[in-house]
Amino acid sequence: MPGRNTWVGYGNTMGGMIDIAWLREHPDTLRVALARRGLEMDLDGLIRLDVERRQVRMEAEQDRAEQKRLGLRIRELAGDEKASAVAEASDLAARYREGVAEADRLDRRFSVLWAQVPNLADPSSADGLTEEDGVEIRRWGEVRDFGFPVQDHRRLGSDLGMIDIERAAKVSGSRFGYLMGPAVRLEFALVGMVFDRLEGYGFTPFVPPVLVREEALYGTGFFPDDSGQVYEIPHDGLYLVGTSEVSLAAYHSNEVLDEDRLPLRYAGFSTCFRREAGAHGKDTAGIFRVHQFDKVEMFAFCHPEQSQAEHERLLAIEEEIVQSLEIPYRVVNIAAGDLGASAAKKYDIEAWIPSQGRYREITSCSNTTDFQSRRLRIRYRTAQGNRLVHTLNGTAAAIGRLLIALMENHQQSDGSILVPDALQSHAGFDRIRPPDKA
RNA sequence: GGAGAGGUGGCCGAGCGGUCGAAGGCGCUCGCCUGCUAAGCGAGUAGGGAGCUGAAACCUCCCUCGAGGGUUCAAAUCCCUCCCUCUCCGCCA
Repeated sequence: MPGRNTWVGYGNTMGGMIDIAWLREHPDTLRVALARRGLEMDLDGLIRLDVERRQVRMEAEQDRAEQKRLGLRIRELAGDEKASAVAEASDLAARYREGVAEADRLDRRFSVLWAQVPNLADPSSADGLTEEDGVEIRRWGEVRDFGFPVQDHRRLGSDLGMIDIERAAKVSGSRFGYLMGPAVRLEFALVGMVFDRLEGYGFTPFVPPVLVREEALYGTGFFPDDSGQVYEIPHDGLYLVGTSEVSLAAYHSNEVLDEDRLPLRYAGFSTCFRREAGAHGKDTAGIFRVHQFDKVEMFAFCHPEQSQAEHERLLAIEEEIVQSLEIPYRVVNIAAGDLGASAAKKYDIEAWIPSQGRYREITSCSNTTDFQSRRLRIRYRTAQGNRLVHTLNGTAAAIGRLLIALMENHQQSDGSILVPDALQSHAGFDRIRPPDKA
């Protein structure tokens, strides 16, 4: 077993995003990259701080070297000679301690700032700062001409005995739902179908922990920026993951992987927990935006030169899954300024939601390049030394939103819902009928 | 929850105050040898940071023997706190 995760976080010279050498050598490139994301930072100040912390540490280390040289001679000395040597060594030791303490302080200051710097946006990610700036790159499927008044998933869910929001509010508050009856069978059918497919593509299925330590969240880039979205269990110092991306990425933290075993492809099924802070009044109906949902997530560790291809591959798998469910969708290249901290490039699949008359996000697929692997220290071995891997993640099946898309797109005039072919054998039924008409 | 035992390099495993970043073994790499194979022989083989460099290599220094503190001129070795693993008992989905 590899050693425990010893993420160093604050005070760690590696705790930032991109290679620190980038800051030193290409500050202007970094400045431009930040501007693409609509960010401004005091890079000159950061560079000065970087120079200072290295200088201070170097001087302290020189004291330390001197002290060690002297210490080695001490045991050969005696009497006054020994006493004065001990005194001098003691003095050097004290100076060293002070110097290191100062260097640590500077490192912490540096790292706090550095940890806030997001990944560089890929040149091919869309320009712009907001959700609206995302560029649609293709559409698939035909939006049905229903010919009858469409019901939203909430109405369908309650009519068909699949979703209960009211009682969830009684028990847990807003933004929760009970899935029941056919919805549960559909969930497990989806999970089964998706795992079948993913195993065929070389993914190993996982059920990862959903409670993780702080290190895993810093390592994946959810901390410090998105800490407000994360549920905390203060008593135990643990956090509930918003996606199994967190526990899958951290799975290999502090490890050196064999180059010829790359890429490693994992698929995690887990419940996901999100506080949805700041989303007041947004998507309040039904289970579109809830605090808890289940999801199958793809995750890949790959060679840096392969990550762009891997990204396209993940997207293709996502599309294939949505296509097999016969849900019309479009693919959006997310704007640079709308990317999370960790992503260099991100594609969303948006499914057509008939009741809303628009496309809504049901999957998200990111290339996080070496942002997470640097923080989590995940490398691969080469003849020239160890290099950082690239990591990617993509939604294979976000159950709640997929259920919405399935229910609404496949609803019939009699109030029933047709189950797509691809799901029937897993579900064990081909249509969901209202209880009274069953 | 109670009682014990432990955490050392890719792995196993010694060391228990000073040339120990670490014996020995396994594995791996390179070379030699053996008409194949097996065996044998020799050498090398942890990670990170800083300095040097146009950039590397080399070289020098510092840090890391689960993590963080402490004692000491000096700590893998002594002390404290925490984390983790294992065994037994209890409880339990």
